Amino acid sequence: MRRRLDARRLEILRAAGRIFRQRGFAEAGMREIAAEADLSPGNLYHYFEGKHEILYFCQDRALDAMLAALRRAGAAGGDHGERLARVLVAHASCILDDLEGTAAHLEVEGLAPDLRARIVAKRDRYERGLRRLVAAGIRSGEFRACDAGLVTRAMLGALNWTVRWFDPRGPRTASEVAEDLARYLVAGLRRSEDA
Amino acid sequence: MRRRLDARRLEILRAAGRIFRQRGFAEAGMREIAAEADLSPGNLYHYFEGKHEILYFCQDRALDAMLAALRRAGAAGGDHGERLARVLVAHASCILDDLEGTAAHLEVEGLAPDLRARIVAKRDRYERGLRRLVAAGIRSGEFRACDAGLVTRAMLGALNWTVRWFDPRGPRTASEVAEDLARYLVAGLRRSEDA
DNA sequence: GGCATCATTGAACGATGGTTCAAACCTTGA
DNA sequence: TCAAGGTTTGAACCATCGTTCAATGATGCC
Repeated sequence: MRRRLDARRLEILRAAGRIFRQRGFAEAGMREIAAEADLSPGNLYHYFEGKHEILYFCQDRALDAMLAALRRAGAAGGDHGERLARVLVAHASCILDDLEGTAAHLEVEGLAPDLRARIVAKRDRYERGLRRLVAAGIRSGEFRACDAGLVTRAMLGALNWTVRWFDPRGPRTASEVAEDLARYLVAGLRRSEDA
Repeated sequence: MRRRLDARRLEILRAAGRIFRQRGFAEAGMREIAAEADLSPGNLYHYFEGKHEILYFCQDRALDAMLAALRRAGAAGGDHGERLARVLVAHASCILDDLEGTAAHLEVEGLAPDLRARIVAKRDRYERGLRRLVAAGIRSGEFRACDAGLVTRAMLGALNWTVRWFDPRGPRTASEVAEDLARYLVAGLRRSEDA
């Protein structure tokens, strides 16, 4: 039964993501991941080749979700600012709601060269998509002239940094934070401001 | 001779910072740090109690530099926007120029509870200083109304994220990047824009 | 010059981490 | 019911890591 195996694999990835998120990749132990996923340490190797492969699939899954969100949010209507804001909100939600797999996508260093190359390529594709949106806004005159690459990376930094301080049990929900953040980040680009 | 000992300690901290930066705290080995600092592994323990203490002093040194930059840049003249921009540039320069010790100030998790408490307290003091500047700008009407804490953390994220992508051998110098970044981050706060 | 203090070394220790493996367990289909 | 193949286990292996330590080398003071 293929379904059962894939479902179990996903459970393990989510468990591993939770551990990676709170301990970091290097500090997380296979025994710890196994305990979180309710199986024995040795059994992990029935589902994955090793720790590096678990991290790889965590990151791959997270990037797929983000790329999908990028396509979805970018395709909908509105001016460049509105489209960009939707993408940023989607990105933040990906990280904050779906806490599990996503946080690990920051730790590219832990991968073997071949796996890392694939992740980096996919990540670059995502960043390029975002930058294109910024560049289009600049070209159209809606955004003020500036270095699109730099601004894109600044946005990504502000968004990814949220995993360091956001507390799901705090006073504000993830969506509120995501929307406020997006509003601020887009405002830095707009020529004139609107209420 | 006290001078000689302190100088050697600083050399070791800078070497350790370089290693932490490229490998991360958990991945960095004492043997590796020793090699980078040109001494034997065992000799490290003549200068520091252990790995956790090395990380502690790296972070402490970085935070001291940033707090000093905050005081200096905040005290000089100009409106809130200009003062804030100067602080942000100083922060980025601290990270990008002084590459060595600074990148490690992101890895608070690697510290023992007592040392971590001291670092976190100092880091919070820094963040509070920045937030006060943002809040003052909002109160004065120079910045638009928004959540000062959120915006402050967004700025810190954008700045700290630079260690992931900035390449000193790239086409742009650290100061250029720092200034562009600061301009964008402050623009998101200003009510109206100026040339 | 000789002594005391500091600096330095490299090998060794204990712990921990990722990984392997042979054996047991469970499920399934005939 | 029985065999077969997929699952699961927990102990053991091996490498590595932070750390210790006894011994050696350098340095400064009288």
